[in-house]
Amino acid sequence: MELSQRKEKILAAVVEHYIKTGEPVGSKTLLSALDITVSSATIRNEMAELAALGYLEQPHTSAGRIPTNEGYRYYVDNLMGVRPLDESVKRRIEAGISLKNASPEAILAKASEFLADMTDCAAVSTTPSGENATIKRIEFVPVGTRTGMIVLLTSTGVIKSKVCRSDVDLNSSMIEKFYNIVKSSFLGLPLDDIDTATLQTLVASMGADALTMIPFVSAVSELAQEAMRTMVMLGGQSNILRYREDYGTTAYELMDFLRRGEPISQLLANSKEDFDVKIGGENKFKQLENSSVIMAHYNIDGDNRGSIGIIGPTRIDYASLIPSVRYLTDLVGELLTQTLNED
Amino acid sequence: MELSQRKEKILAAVVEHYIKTGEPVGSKTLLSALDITVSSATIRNEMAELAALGYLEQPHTSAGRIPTNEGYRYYVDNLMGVRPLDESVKRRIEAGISLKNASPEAILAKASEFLADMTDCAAVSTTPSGENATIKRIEFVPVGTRTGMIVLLTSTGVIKSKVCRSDVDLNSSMIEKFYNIVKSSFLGLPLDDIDTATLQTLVASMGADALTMIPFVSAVSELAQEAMRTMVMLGGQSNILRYREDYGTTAYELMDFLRRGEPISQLLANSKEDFDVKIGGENKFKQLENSSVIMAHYNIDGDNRGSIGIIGPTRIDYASLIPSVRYLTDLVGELLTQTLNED
DNA sequence: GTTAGCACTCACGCTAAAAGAGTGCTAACG
DNA sequence: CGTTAGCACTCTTTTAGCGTGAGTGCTAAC
Repeated sequence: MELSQRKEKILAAVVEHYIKTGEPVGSKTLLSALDITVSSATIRNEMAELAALGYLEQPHTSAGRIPTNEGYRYYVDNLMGVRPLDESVKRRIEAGISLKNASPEAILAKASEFLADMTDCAAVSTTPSGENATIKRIEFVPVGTRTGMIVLLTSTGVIKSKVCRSDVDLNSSMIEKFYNIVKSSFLGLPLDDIDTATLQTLVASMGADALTMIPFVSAVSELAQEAMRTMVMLGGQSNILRYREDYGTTAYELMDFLRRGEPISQLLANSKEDFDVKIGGENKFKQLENSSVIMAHYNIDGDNRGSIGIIGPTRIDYASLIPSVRYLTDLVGELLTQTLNED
Repeated sequence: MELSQRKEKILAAVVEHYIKTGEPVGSKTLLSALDITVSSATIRNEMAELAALGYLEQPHTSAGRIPTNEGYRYYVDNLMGVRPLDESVKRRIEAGISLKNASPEAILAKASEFLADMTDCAAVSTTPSGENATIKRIEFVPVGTRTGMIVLLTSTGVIKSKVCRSDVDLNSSMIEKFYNIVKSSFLGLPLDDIDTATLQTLVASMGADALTMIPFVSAVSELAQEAMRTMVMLGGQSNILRYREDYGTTAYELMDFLRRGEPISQLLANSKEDFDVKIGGENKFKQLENSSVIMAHYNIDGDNRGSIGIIGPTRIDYASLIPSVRYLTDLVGELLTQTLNED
C-alpha cells in the first residue's frame, strides 16, 4: 500500500510523537510539530483516511490518534530515518561490552546487561549455537579415589566441565582406556552427532570395559548436550516496570515469559534475516502481544550463530534503538570471532 | 512486652486475616473468625489498646486495623503456630531440588527457582562461601599453539576454568614448569591467601621464567578470585508483580535491588542465626522497607556456608513459608555435603 | 483539494449526596 | 470492673450530575 507523501509525513509525525509522549496525538498538535502549511482540518481528513487504512486508531471517539501495529510497521519499513549511529554512542557501546579474557557466556551476559541499561528495555541474548560445533578436546582429571573431573572444550570455545563418579577405584589403565575411547570416538565429532544411539553402539563396542567406562562416557555425552544447548542470557527485567502501563495486564505474563529460556530462543532463532523487528502480535507468542522485539544476529567466522535483542513496549523508539542493537550485535560477533581465533 | 492471652488471640487473627486478604480487618470480621464469646465492642477496645501499643494501625480513621511491623514481629516471635511441615510438602520440596550429578551452582540455581515457584515470592541463594576453601587441583590443558585452558578445583567442589593465552608458543618444558609452580605454591593454599602481594613475591621468585609464566599464574589467581566470590542465584523476579500493590512504589527499586548481587549477599550474610526473618525496615536496605525476608543458612560438613531466602511483601505467609524455607535449606545443605564427600 | 465553521462526542475533573464500613464513647448491665 | 448494646461520628467509596475542553467529522464555501 503506497501512501501519498503528505500522509507519510503525518503518519511519521504521529508515530514519533506518540513514542515520545505516550499520549494520543491530535490534529492541532501535529500542525505545530509539522512544517506543513495546511490547516488542521486537512490533517484531520488525512488522519481519518490513515485510520480507514488501518494505520491509525482512536482510543475513543474524541481523542487523538495512536498508531496501530500496522502503522508502526509502515513506519519502520518506509518512514523511519536510518540515520547512522552517533560516534559517541558507538564509543559508549564499545566501552560497554569490552571484556578481556572472557568466555562467550560472560561476553553475552554482559552484552544483555549493558543493552538493557542503555535502552531501558529488557534485553536477551543467546549463546552461540552448537549446531556446527565439534569436540576439540576432552580431558580427564582425577580428583578423588573414585571421582574425576571431565572437561570438554568445543570448537566454538565453550568449556563445560563436570565431576563424575566411577563405581570402582580409578587406576591408570582405566584412564588410558578412557583417552583411547575419546581419541577414537569423540574428538572432532560434531556435537549433535552424540545421541543415545551412537552412545549405545559405542558402549557395545567396548566389550568388557563397558561397565567401568559407562559413567565417563555418559558424562561426556551430558557435557556435549550442555555445550550444544543455547543458553539465554537475560538483562533488565526490572525495566518492564518502567513501561508498565504500556504492557497493561501482560506485564506479568511478559516477565514470566522472559524467565523461561526455551520460547525466547525460539523467538530469536525464528528469523533468518540479518536483523528483525517484530511489532506487537507479529510474533506468535501471545505474551508479547503488547511488546515489540528488536533483534539482530551475530556471526562468528561468517556463520550466523546467535542473537541479541531487546523487548519493549510497541511504542519503543525504533529509529534510535534499531541501529544500536545492530551495532552492538555486530560488535559482539567480532569480539567472539576474535576470542575464538586467538590460538 | 507481654500481652494478655485474649490480645494475643486477636493480634494473631488480625495478622492472619490480613495476610490472607490484604484488606484491613474490622471488629465484626474478627468476631466470626475468632471462637471467642465476646462482643465486637470488646474486641474494639482490645484493638484500640493493641494500636496504642504499636502492634496495629489504621490506614484511616474509619477503616479496620492492619498489623504494624512490630505486630508482625510479635506474631512471628510468639504467636505463629510452628506446625511441622506436611509430609506431602516435604515430598514436593525433595522432588523439587533433586538433581543428580550437578554442580553446587546448578543445585542452588534450581533451589532458587523452585522456591520461587513454590512460594510465589522472589527467591535468592548464595553459593558456598570460599572463605575456608583451598585449592584442591589445578590442571593445564593445551588447546592451541599459544592457548591453553586452566582448570581449578576447590575443596568445596567448585570448578572454574578459563582459556588463557601465552605470549610465546607453548612447549612441554613450560608446562612442566607451570605444574611445578602449581605444586609448590598453589595446591592446598586457601583461596583467600592468593592476593596480589603473594603473587608478586611468587613471580619474583621465578626469575627468568617469570615472563613466560605470568599469564598462567595470573589466570590461576583470577580463577581463585572467581571461585571465592559468592555468587547470588536469583529466581522468581516476576513474582514481584504478583504483589505489586503491597510493594507500592518500591516495586521497581526492589527489582533493581535484586539484580545487583552484592547487597543481597550482604543481606543474607548479615545474620548469624540458623535462620532469620527480617520484617520491613528491620534490615538496613531502604529498597526493602515494604518487604520481608525469610532466610536460612545451609551447612556443608557442619560449617555455615551459604544462605537461601525468599523476599516477599510484609504480609507474607510467615507461618507456612518459614518451615518450607528451613526445610529446603537444610536439604540443600545435605545435598551439597553429600555431593562434596562422594570421593 | 483545501479550509473555516460548527455541531457533536466523550473523557476528565469537580462537586454533592448517599451509602457503607468501622470506630470511639457512653451508659447500662451482671 | 469488665463487658456490652447503642449510637453518633468519621472517613472512604460510590454514584450522579454537570460543565469543560480536547478533538473529531461533516458541510458548505472558497
